[in-house]
Amino acid sequence: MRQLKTKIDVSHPYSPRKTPRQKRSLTLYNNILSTAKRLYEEQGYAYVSTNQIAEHANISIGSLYQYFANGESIALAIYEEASAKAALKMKQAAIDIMGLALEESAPIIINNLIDIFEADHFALLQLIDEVPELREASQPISFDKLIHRTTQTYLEQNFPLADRSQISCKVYIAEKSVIGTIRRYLEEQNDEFSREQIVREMTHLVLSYLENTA
Amino acid sequence: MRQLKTKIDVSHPYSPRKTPRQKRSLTLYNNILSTAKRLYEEQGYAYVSTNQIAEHANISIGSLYQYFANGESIALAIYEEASAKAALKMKQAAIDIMGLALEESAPIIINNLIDIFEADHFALLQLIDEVPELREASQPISFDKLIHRTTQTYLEQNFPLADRSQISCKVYIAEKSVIGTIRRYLEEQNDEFSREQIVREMTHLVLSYLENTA
DNA sequence: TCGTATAATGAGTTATCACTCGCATAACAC
DNA sequence: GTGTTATGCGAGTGATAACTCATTATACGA
Repeated sequence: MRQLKTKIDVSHPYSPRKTPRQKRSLTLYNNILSTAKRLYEEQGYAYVSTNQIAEHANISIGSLYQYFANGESIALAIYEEASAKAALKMKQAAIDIMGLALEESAPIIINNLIDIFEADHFALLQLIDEVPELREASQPISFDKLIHRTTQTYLEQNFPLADRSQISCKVYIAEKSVIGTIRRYLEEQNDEFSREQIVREMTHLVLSYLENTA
Repeated sequence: MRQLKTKIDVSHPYSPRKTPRQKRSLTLYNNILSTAKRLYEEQGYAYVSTNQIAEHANISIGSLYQYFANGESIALAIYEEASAKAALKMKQAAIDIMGLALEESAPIIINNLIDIFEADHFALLQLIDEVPELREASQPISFDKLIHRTTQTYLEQNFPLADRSQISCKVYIAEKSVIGTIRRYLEEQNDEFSREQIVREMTHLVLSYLENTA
């Protein structure tokens, strides 16, 4: 059995001590993040200590605490970085599909989502489940929320006549279905079905659901 | 920041030391499980120590280790119990819908799934994400697998002429969509949409997807 | 009533955790 | 070069974790 982390109250839980100003310190900072991410991925967040991160990154434990107030803020930084990258890709995709019909845009969006989640599966999907503190702290930057807003806007434009609140519920269902499926698909490394097949079927799912109403 | 659990290798990781033989020991055993579950739920698995469980259950730490080889086996026991209960309900539901058409059976099954997950949301949905070791250990008793087999059988009977491998993929998509949506719906305690609305829409989603093919 | 199997105890051991702080080193501005 | 600021270090502190084991208490069959 592992030993276990104990809550300690800190006045400014997530504010970094210092911000890197010189090149070497930025290197160190990124070194911490990438090492931590690798270790979290390999062993699970709950098993990785700050001492261990410092050791594997070949830096001193004191240096680590110069840039991170505590262990959670490392996890938060990893999540924020991945989230920002994902948001950027998502916004680009939203622009790309403007004006396209749902039949065309759906597979593009689905493919895009798979790409995004696949690129940083761990940070975007797993980390948030493994770090209870992250759930609260990550609310404002949640990638999910961005997806929701984007989808909502798109569908309101494509089905302008339908009832608002009904659309809202349908968006909710379609969105959770797609993301939930992608999530599990990536998580279990399913090799029974090809990616193309999954995209095709998910497109079909969403289209038959939405068209059947509008 | 909390202190953190450290891996310690144990020869027989999940075998209990003793099985309760007298009434009082069974009480104690259940006391441990229910206390642990409550604490895990309140604080998150990673923050709950075995010492703390013993303290809150008003028993000695030594007693705890008479029935559980280590902390993980407590989590496993909680999961197993919830999983068994869920499986029972699911099997009953499978019998109830035998012979019914998909239009009628879909809402019943969906309602049933919500009931099951709602009744023991923490043990069935969260615990497994918070305890990395559980993922492996729980494979054989996975509730998901049972759902999959049940659904697969049902749909093969209802669409006997369709291509097997295509059915298989459709089952996969429909199933992940439904479970993924229920999961998030329960997780975020959504109060924007009523349960009835969600059930209705999810039924619609599944039906329009599957009928559109058969 | 007594002997034995079962159950319950909790102080103690060893290990590791998160995090600090005084000091050494390197970069930079002039 | 020199003073200043930023960076990096790591032994050390105090807390707490997992888990043991010698001991005591309880239940139960005869």
